[in-house]
Amino acid sequence: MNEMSSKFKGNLDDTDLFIIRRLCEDSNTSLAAIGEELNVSPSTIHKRICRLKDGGIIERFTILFDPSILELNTIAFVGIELERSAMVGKKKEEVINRLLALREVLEIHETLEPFDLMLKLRTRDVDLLREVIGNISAIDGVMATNTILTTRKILETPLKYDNLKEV
Amino acid sequence: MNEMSSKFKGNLDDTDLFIIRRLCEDSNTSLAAIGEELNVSPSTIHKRICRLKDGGIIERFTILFDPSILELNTIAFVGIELERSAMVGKKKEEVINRLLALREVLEIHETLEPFDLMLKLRTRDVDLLREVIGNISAIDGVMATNTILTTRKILETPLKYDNLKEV
DNA sequence: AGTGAAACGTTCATTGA
DNA sequence: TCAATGAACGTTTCACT
Repeated sequence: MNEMSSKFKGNLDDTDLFIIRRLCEDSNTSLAAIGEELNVSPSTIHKRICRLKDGGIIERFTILFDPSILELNTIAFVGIELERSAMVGKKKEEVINRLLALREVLEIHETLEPFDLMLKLRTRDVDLLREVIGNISAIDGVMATNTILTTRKILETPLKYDNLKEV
Repeated sequence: MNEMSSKFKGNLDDTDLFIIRRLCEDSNTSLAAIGEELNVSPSTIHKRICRLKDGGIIERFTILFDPSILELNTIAFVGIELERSAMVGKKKEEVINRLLALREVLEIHETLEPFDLMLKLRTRDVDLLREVIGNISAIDGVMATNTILTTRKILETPLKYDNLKEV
């Protein structure tokens, strides 16, 4: 993102990666416990974590909760074709801003084909999904929408951190 | 998922929802600070959180980190058409198990059309993407794959918790 | 990067509503 | 049954080495 974080990225060593992995698994792990695994003192872990936070590598401490409590159990992917005039520049940014403002829109990606944008949506039910898609269709610059409705979620994970170093 | 958690779900009150929201924003918020906002004691918050964990509502405490450190910057959606014989039953489960085993596969959803399954993948680059899609195509029961390659990520969030009650 | 001490947070047995 | 209290214990933080 910013210059600092990208400069930082190259400098992540195995200790940093181990700390990140450990905190992903359980962010309540104490500094002492992490330090023990790495044979360093808690204060070293503490300083590393501060650096990772300041550098934007660790965004925040959070929890994972059962998404069904939100009662947003309908997931759909929506491909959007834009009008010619909205394929670049300010009009495109306006379309994107309108999409960003929608609570139901969880992901927005640019793609090349067969759509111009690909969205992921979560709504309470198909009726509300239809309504949201109606609103999206009405956005100036949107030519067509193409909905792929999902019927069963088998796997949905934001990131797999298997690639983070073991020690 | 299990009986206990679904029984629990109906019983979430505003206090629970507020706690979940607060922990989503910052899971290092102290019990005392949350309690102050709700005018209850830290031990009450503590017990609530224990209950939420036991009931499976809170899955775990974790961190969000910058995904670019994994160097998995290529995102693609892949629609899969299954062979007739793999549309139901054991063969379908086998296909799904093979997909679940792939590190690059972050999401798997059943859909009705135009595909049978919809995947979300993350790989280091397009060459590796091609390789993974090759492996997927080779799975017994997979008839065809249809890749939507993304070129820019604009928004990617697992869940928006705007719906969780304020107090 | 480590030490040690003070500040702070969590946990739990007990008590009361 | 549920919440508060308060003390014991563990964790974080930071100035100093």
